[in-house]
Amino acid sequence: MQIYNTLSRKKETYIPQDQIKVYVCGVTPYDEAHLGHARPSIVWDVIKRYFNYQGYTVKMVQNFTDVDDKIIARSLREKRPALEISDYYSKRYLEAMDKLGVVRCDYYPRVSQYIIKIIEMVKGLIEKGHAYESSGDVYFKVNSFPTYGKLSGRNVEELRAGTRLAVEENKQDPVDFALWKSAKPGEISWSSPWGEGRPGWHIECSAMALDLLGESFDFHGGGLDLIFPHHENEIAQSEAYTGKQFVSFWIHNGLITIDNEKMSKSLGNFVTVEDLLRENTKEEIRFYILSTHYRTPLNFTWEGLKESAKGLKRLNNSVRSWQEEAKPLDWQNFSELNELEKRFKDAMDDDFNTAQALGVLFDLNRLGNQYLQQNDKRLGAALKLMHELGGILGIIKEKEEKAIQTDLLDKVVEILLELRLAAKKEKNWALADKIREQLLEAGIILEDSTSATRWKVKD
RNA sequence: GGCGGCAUAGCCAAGUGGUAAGGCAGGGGUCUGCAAAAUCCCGAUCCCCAGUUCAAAUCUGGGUGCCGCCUCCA
Repeated sequence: MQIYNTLSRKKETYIPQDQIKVYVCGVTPYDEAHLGHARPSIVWDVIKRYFNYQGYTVKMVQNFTDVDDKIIARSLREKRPALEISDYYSKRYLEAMDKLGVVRCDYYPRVSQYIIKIIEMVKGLIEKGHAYESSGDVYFKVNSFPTYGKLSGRNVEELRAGTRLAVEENKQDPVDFALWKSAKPGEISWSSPWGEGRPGWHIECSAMALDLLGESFDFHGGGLDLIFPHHENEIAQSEAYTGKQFVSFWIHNGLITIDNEKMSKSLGNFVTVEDLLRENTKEEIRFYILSTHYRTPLNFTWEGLKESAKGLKRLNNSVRSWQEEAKPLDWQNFSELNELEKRFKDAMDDDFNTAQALGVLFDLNRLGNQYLQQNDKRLGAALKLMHELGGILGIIKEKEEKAIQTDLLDKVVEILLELRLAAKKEKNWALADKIREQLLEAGIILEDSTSATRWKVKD
């Protein structure tokens, strides 16, 4: 399969390993999960499901950066322990992802649990001459790592010339970055060979990835905004430390804008996962996000989400009606369905092109509905295929969700349907229509077909 | 200033050399007592200019516009 690698800025061939190792940058838990977190989570959830579908296992790690400036700032402001805040928002994050149908990762390591390993790594980097201590801080010596800039396409000379780097007198070189920061009064800290302090940003991801996935692994993911400096620095630290290539494929998702503006708190255009879930199902949110290729910037609008939900509804409507007419049947025996499955895989094999894969699902949808109309036995096979492929994307409702439906309601509606059928036989259209209209008002939709009447509770 | 991305029908969105998937909206037909659902048909020459090529939305050069990163960020 072909996967775009930020490192080479082109698609490269990837041959899946039996166990695929993935590290995805997680969140700094200091506030509610938002749309910008939902995209990489959903994308990687789908990637994982797709590999599983192909028979591979995936070992996936996503970190919580639970020691961080923003958390400390909040902790000082609210006079609450930093780890209490990060613990709370970590849980909130996991809950939000659960509600989006994201399968949990294998590990969710936290900085606070990795202090010893981080210190070990920092020590190692100093010993190897890639880092130095300065007044309780430790910095990575960028000029000791010749290929610095290879991921982000940056040039150290130009970075140095740039005036935007904060001038810190402790640094030997303005491009150097902190591995360890000495503690300021009141901040959370740990003791280290360099005194009380805490890890700098970047080092935690290296330490945790190295520990859980080894010195080299397949994929490292995250938002495009992390390429520089975060991922660039991760490469420098890790490769300087191990002497081996850290990651084979760097995979970055495009960012989300809202009404064409960057999502940010100061602009007040922040959409949280909770906001989304208030009006939409998880399937609708996933479908919306997956309708755009993961590397393309996604401009979120509520109208767009609503529109796309209509498309998804067709898929789920079909599945519902197919289920009433057919039992699942292996699709492997039918060439038309094999063809569709192949097209789906081709799309996914080409840099996880979910947008194209969705197009295949709509073709399957049409085919299945034709089977339905023609009473074709292949309907059951189409149903099964739809479940399998839709299941990779997580957009097909697993079971009929009729939360408010009960046996009692079933019986009552059946009685009304019988009465209506009788009315129809007498060509008493007025009564038949009245029953239908009033049920609709009550939230029950009737759909007549030539043979029978289907009914469902309005979404 | 440096690095990078994007620009395809009314809207959303695939498509990296051979004459444009799919979805939403819209129009028409079939089915139906009607409605709904479903199904069939109808719509773009791909921001502009110049080049390369038998052939370009797809490659090259130059523009224009929007956006991101370079400071925290998924």
